[in-house]
Amino acid sequence: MTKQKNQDTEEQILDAAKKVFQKKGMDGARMQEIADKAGINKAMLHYYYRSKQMLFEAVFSNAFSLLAPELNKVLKDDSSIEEKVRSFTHNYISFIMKHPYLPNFIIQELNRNPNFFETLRKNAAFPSLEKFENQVAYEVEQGIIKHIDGKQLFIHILSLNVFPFVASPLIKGLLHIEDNGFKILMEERKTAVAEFIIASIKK
Amino acid sequence: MTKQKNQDTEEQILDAAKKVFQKKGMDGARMQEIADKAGINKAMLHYYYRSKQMLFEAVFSNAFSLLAPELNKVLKDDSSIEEKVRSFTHNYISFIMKHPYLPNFIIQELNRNPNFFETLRKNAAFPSLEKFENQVAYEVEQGIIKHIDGKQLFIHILSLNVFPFVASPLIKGLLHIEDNGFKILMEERKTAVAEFIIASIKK
DNA sequence: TTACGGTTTAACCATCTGGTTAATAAATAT
DNA sequence: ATATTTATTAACCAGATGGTTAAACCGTAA
Repeated sequence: MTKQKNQDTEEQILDAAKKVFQKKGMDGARMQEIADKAGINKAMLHYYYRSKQMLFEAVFSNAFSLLAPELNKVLKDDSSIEEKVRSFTHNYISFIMKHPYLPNFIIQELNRNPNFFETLRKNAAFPSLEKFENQVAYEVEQGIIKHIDGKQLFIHILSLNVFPFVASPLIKGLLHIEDNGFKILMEERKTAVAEFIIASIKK
Repeated sequence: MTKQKNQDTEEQILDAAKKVFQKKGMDGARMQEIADKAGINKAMLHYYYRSKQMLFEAVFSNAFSLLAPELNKVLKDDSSIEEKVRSFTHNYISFIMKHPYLPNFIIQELNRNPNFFETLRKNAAFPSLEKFENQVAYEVEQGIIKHIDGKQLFIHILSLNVFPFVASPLIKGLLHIEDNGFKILMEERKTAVAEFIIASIKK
C-alpha cells in the first residue's frame, strides 16, 4: 500500500511489524501479514531481520524504549511526590491514548517469556526505583505524606494508570460503554487518578 | 500421567485444557500438548469438544464464571462502600493468588476477541454495576464519602486489585524481586489497597 | 557497455497443526 | 453368548507457516 522507494524498506518492515505484533502478539502474528502490510515480499523480512524471533525482539525493544522514558520522568526528576503523581498521571495517560496497544503488548509478551527482562536491562535508560523509594521515605519522615511503602505506592500508581488500557475490553463490557465513552472516562482520569492518589496519601 | 478410568475423560481434558490455555492463550496453545497433559489421544479432544475453538470457549466461560461471583459480591450485597472495598480487596487478592493465570487469561483473550463478551452476557450471574453506582451516589449525597463517580471508583478498585497479577513479570522486573518477594507484597496488599482507597474517599 | 554488489521476487520446502477416519477395544444391552 | 453402541487409538490429511533459494532486477563504478 504505502510503497516508497528503496532502503527505507527496513523501516517499512519495522512499522508493519509493530502494528501486527502489538495487536496480535508473537504467537498470533504472521510473517505473511507483516509482509503484506509493508507491501513487500516475505523474503525481505528474513533478509533484513533473519527470523520472526529477531524481528519480534526489534519491535519489543523499541516498544519498551518508548515507555521507559515516561516512567523515568516520575522516578528521576526532583519534583515532590505530589507533583510527580500529577504529571505522571497526565502525561502517561495522554501517551497511552496515542499508543493504546503498547502496555498490553509488553505485559503479554513479558508473561510469555519473563526473561525478556534480561534483554531489556542492558537497554538504555532502564527505570530504577531507588530514588523514588528514598523520596517517599523522606516525605513520610517529613510529615508531608502519610506513612506508605514506596514500592506499594509505585504499584498503586502504575495500576491506576495502566490497567484500564490493558483491560479496556473488560472495562467497556462491564460498564456498558463504547469506544467513545471509554475515551471520555480516560480523559477524566488524567486528573481524577492523581486527585484520588493525592487525597489518599497527603497529610 | 494422572490417568484414571473411564468417563471422567471429558473432565481430564478440561483440566488439561485449562492449564494450557490459561498459560499460553488460544494462539499459543497446542491441541497435542493438551492431549499429552491429559494422557489421552488427541482425537479425544475432538470427540468430546469438536474443535479447538469450542474447547477454548469451554475453558473461557468456566474461567469467567469463577471470577464473576467474586465481582458480584461487591456489586450486589448490602454492606457499605467501605466494607465492600475491604472485603473485596481481601477476598479477591486471596482468590487470585490461588488462580494466578486467570485474570491475565481473561483480559488477553478479551483483547483478542472483544465480542466474546456477548457469549458471556448470556452466562449466569453476569456482573451489573447499577446497584454499585447508585450506592456510591447515595453515600456521596449522605456525606459518607467524598464526591466521586461510581464508574471511576469501580475502575480504581479493579485496577489496584487486578493489575499487579496481570503485570507480575513487569512488577517483579522493575522492583527487582522474585516470586517470594512478590507474594509478600501481594499479601500486604490485601489490607493496604483497601486502606489506600478508603483514605482517599472517606470524609 | 559491462561487471559487480546489494536488493527483490516467485517458487519451493520441511515442519507443524487442527482435524478426520477407519479400525479396534470396551461396555452395555439383548 | 451375541449384537450394538460407545470410547479410544494410530495413522493419515490438507492447509498453514516460518524459512530458503535461485534467479532476476537495478544502481553504479570501471
